[in-house]
Amino acid sequence: MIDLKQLRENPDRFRKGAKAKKIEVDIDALLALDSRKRALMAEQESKRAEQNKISKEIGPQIGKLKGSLKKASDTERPGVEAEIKTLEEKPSRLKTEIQGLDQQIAEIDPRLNELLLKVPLPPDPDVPAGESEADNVELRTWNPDWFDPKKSFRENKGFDPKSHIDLIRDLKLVDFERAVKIAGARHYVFTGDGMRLQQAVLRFAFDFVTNEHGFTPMSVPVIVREECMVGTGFFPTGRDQAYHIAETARGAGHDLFLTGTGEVGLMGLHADEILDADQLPLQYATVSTCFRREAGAAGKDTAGLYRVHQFDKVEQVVICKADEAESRAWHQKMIGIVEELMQKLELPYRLLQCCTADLGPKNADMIDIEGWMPSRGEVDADGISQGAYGETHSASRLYDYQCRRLNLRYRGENGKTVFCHSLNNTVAATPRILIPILEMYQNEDGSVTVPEVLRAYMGGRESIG
RNA sequence: GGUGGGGUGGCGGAGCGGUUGAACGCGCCGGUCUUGAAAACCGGUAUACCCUUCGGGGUAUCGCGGGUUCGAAUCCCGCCCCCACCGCCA
Repeated sequence: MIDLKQLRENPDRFRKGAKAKKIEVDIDALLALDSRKRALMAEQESKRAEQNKISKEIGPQIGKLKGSLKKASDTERPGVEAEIKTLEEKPSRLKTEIQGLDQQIAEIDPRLNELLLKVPLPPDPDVPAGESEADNVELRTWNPDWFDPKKSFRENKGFDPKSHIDLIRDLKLVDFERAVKIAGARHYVFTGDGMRLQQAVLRFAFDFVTNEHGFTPMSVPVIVREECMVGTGFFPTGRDQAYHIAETARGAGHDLFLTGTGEVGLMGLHADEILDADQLPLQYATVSTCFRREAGAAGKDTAGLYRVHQFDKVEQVVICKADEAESRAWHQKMIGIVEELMQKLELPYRLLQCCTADLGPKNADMIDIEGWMPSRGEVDADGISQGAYGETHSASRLYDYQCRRLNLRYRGENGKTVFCHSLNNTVAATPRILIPILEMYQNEDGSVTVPEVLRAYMGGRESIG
C-alpha cells in the first residue's frame, strides 16, 4: 500500500507511476473519496467531542435523577421525568447526527479502500521505461567455461540437444500422464531419480542460503487467510492467480487461500508487530510448495515443466530498516546469492533489469535472473531449438509497500514507529530450474551428469541414466 | 466433531454501565542518593488518525465487527483466536 498522505501531496507521482506500470487506477476518484471522508470525519469528531463533553457534565446528573425517580412520589415524578428529558435532548440529537455521518463514512470506506489497495508503488526513477517485457534490459551474463550460449549447443558440446521433455521421458524422471489423471493439466509426478534430483536441488539451495549466507531457516503455512494475501500485496490484483478454499461455503467463518510463494508466509510472520530496531534486518529463508492457477496463461508453455500449477521453491526474504541505501544494498546482495548459486551449478544465466511495464503493483524495482534453456527459442530448419533464456528467479525491492499493508513496523531512533522495507528473491524453484540442469548437463548417450554440487545430495551419484 | 474456560497496555493482573486511556505490580527510560553498583525514593513510559496561530487541541482503540444506551472495557448478538478434557487422526 502506498502512503495516502504522499498521494495527497503529490498525486502526479502516483498517476505517472501507475501509467508507467500499465496499471489502471482512478487516482482522482480516490482523492475525491478521501477528501469527502476526511470532511465527514472532521464533522463527526467535533460532534463526538461535544457529546463527550456533555456526557461528562450531565451524565452523573442523569444518573442521580434516574436514581431518585425510583423513590419519587407520584406528584414529583412528572417533574423529574421532564428534567431528565430536557437533559437528554441535546446528546440524543448529537447521537442521531453522529450515526448519520457514520453511515455516510461506512459507504465511502470500502470504495476508498479498494482503490487505495490498487494504487501501485511507483517504479524507481532508475528503472527503464518500457511498454512490455520486450523492453527489459540485459545487465550482464555469466557462463561456465564449458559453455557459451552465443554458439550453438552442438558447437559447445558436439551434439544436438534433447529438450528436458524428451530427457525426462527417456530417463523416466517424470510421469505426466498419471499426474494429469490425478490432478489435470499442468501437473507432473516426479519418479525415481527425478524426485531425487528435485529434492537435491531444493536441499542444496536451502543449505546454501541458510548455512552460507546467514538466512534463518523457517517453515511457513501455505494455506493462509485473505488478510495475509492482501497484506503481502498479492490481493486484490492477483486474486485470480490464487487457489481459493471456500470454507465459508461449509459454514466456517473465513476462507483460505493457497500461497503462490513462500514470501507470503515469511512476510506475514511479523504482521501487526513493532520490532526493535536492533532486531533488523530479518533474513528468512523457507522452502515451500507454491500454487498458481496460471489464469490467463492458457495455451502458454503447456508442455513440460516450465509452467505448472504446483511447484516447490526456496525463497529468501529480507525485512530491513526504512533506508533506501540499505534496501538497495540488500537487493544487490540477494541477487549476488543467486548468482553464486547459479555459478556453483555452472548454469549460464543473465540478469535482466525489468522495465516499468513488467513490474507488478508492489515493486519499485525488479531484477529477473534467467537461466539458459537450450530447448527454448527459435527452431532452425533442421528442427533444432536455438535456445533462449527463461526466467528462473525474480528479485524484488518493495520499499515499505508491503510492510505498510502488513502493518509491520520498527521503532526508529527517535522512538517513532516506522514501516520496514522488504525484499524477496527466489533462491531456487523446481521444477523450472531442472530444465537448464537437465538440458545443459545432458550427454550424447542420453544420460545426464549430476552437477557436482548436487552429488552430495544424491548419495554421491555422478549421473542419471 | 463434542463439552467447558478464557481473550484488558511490553508482561502479569484489577475493573457496581457514568472525569477509566484504563487501579496495582513487574519491566523499561530519566533523576535523587552513592567513590561505583545495588537497594530505596521521585518522575516518565501505547498506537493511529484529524486540526493547529507549532504552545497545543480533538477523535478512536480493552481480540474483531455489529447492537442496546444520553453514556459501554463493563449488557446483548455474530465472528476470530487461545486453553483444557473427550472423540477421530498423519
